[in-house]
Amino acid sequence: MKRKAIGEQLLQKDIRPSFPRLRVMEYLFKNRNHPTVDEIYRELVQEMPTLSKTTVYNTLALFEEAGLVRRVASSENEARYDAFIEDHGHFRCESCGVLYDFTIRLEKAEEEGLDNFEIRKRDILYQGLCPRCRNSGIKKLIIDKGGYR
Amino acid sequence: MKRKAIGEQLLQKDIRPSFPRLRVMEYLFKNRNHPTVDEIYRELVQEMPTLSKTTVYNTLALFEEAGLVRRVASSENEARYDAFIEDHGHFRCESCGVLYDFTIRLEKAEEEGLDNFEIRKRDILYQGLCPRCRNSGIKKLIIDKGGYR
DNA sequence: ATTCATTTTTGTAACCGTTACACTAATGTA
DNA sequence: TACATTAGTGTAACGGTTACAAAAATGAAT
Repeated sequence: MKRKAIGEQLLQKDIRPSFPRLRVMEYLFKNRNHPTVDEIYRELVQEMPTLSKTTVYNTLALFEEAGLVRRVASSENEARYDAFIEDHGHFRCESCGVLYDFTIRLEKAEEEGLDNFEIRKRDILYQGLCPRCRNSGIKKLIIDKGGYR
Repeated sequence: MKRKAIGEQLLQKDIRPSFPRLRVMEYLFKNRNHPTVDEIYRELVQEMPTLSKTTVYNTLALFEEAGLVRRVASSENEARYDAFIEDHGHFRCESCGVLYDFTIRLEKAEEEGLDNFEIRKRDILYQGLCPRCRNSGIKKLIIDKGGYR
């Protein structure tokens, strides 16, 4: 998404497209790996030396309020953000911590007990081992048992 | 679940059933409302005046490690715990903050992109408005528009 | 352009949930 | 009873987040 298009998207939500805001949104579009506030800040401060981390917090809160961005549910204590609003699942590897996206169609999942609830968003978080860590885990087991060397 | 049964459950996992541990687990069984560490502590310290909050943290970490308890995914920064391990969904009301349980059958939800991943747990978190807050919200709107009074 | 009001950004300090750590208490074993 | 091990305690520190006041940038009106 081009910078100009991002600016227009912000204007539609009555958000003035200041440079920090444009860059935060652009960063989220380019880095789909659910960055933390600190990751966003450390990257952007390189080109905006006076950038304050508070600005990143404010901006993300503003975007989330406007529905442009989602804070993804995670079992960690640190917030992660995602510019992709459509419902999809996240898989967190318990070994390496990486957050993966996956596709999940919830229409067919039967829900009970939500009559009269107004559902605004759905977060799906799976946890376990990603393929890489799973393999290295197996190797490690073999080594520990004397299988290698 | 009786205290004795809880003790046996702990022993099965090689966890010595000390009094603080028994009481933390018992609290979780009796209070199915996904309490925070602070809520557990404030309740139990009344009967165990020397209880330390660190003990509550340690105990919950131990239980989670043993698979007896789950930390539920939430969009807040504060951890919440649940003694019910079977997969079920949580609904968080964005207005009052209450966390509700609901039933969801994920077997029928189609997943793509998780080949070779080892899934150990699934967290489902919906957010929106609970029936009560939804109603009071509607009333508020009517009042604001001059519908009442 | 200049002034003024409003919005945005900044930097610091405080907040709060959590963790590290060293010490004490309790428990199990010989 | 003595000793080793495990559990619990209290304090301090840590780290992500938020509050807040001051400074900078922007927009509107004259």
